[in-house]
Amino acid sequence: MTATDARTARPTGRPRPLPPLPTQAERVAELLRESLIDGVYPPGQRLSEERLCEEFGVSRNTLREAFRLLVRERLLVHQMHRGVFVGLPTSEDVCDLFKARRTLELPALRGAVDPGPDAVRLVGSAVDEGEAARERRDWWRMGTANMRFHQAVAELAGSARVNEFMSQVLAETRLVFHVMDAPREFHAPYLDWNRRIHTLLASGDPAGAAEELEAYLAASERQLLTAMEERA
Amino acid sequence: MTATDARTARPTGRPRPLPPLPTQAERVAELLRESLIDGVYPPGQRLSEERLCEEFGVSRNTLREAFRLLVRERLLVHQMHRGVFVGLPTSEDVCDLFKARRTLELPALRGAVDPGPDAVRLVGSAVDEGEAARERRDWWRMGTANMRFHQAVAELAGSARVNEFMSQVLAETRLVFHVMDAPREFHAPYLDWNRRIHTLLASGDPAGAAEELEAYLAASERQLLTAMEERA
DNA sequence: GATCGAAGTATCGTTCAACAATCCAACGAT
DNA sequence: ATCGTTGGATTGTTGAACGATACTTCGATC
Repeated sequence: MTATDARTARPTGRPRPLPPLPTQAERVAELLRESLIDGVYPPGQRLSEERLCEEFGVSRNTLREAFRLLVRERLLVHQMHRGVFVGLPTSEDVCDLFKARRTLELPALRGAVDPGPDAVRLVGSAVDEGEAARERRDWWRMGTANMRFHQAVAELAGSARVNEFMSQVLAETRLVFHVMDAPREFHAPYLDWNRRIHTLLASGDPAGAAEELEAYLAASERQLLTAMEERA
Repeated sequence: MTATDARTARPTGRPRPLPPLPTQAERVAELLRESLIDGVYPPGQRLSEERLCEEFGVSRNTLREAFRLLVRERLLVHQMHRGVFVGLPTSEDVCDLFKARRTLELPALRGAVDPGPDAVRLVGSAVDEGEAARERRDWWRMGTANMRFHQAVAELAGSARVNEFMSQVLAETRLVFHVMDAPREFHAPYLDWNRRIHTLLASGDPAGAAEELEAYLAASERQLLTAMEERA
């Protein structure tokens, strides 16, 4: 390993600015969460308490409170006396994640016989944003938009708790992309599927939309699984 | 208030024995979780750090790590500089919880066209246990069995993540019972419904089972809501 | 040369004590 | 009765300390 790995060696002086959230622990958790989703820390890597304390400018106790939150969200895993590591999803995890997504997204779509118009609009705007980002070749924004699309689908169920669970599932799914080191344009082909799903939904055909989504999920899962097995 | 409220005043000397779990914080969280589900602490009550530190025989930092976990599970709520309080679900929370349960339980049941036989057996054993407890008038065990029944239904989906989410939702639902101070035999009438659902499921009619469960959830939700509004 | 075992080191797990920030209740002035 | 003010209590956060555990390094033995 070279002297300065851009990821592991970040003793670069001043603490990062923390977003304005209630407590320090939550601020740190939020910042770490974003970094994990963005792939700043590669899956499987150990996160040193000492280093991150300095990086965020908080004490060990506070950092550990943040760790607890992210461990519960499965973005980090905790090993006794060894520390916390970035989650390293396996093929089994991928299967489980997609099972969860099917239970959440498909019924939400099927049950949207009389959805609130703003809920559907939220789905549509995610599709629009994705397509706009694709034209700009802004792959990062495109990935985010795709995530927002599925989040909006789950929100058709109208339950805050389901929304939160869905967002956790999606965050963990992002870890999978980093495991297989997917190119940023990975999601591009799926945008057309999103468009189709939204069109069916908006035209009052939730069953058809669900059918499309089912095919989408099957294809996406298969692609992820094969990509992961190639890498192993 | 009398001199010794069995709930609020528990400065009774020695720390409680802690179950054998990986870390202290998780042990404390597990113990607290059980206490909350059992209604040891009434909803809305503030949990003093100082007192619980002594009760569990751990330091404030460790206790706070446990708090974070339970706050994320919505069993506790956290108010800045005021402390943590036992969750106090509102009518809206009840609606949300039942929306979540519909999203989880109904598709799990409907999708159980070819369920693993052990998964179905788990549902059945929960029904048996509930009925046995009812005959014994063991209301506490009956409530637990009812919870296990719905957990087993959700497990038909076959996703560990869904299972965990479901168990959180059920734990929070238990808080609702304590809010309305439901009598322990509250669940008794629902056992017959459980039996019916399991019979339909075992006889290869998941759609019928789902229909029954839908009626069950509607009835249960309505009863809870009216009971809560009476109390307010 | 490989395997196994034994110090040594680094890191985590947990506690403790301290201080600042904030809330709350009691009090007094208008 | 309403509104500041004040003082006490509790939380938020830090820093240091020490035992416990895992990893590493280094020999010793086969």
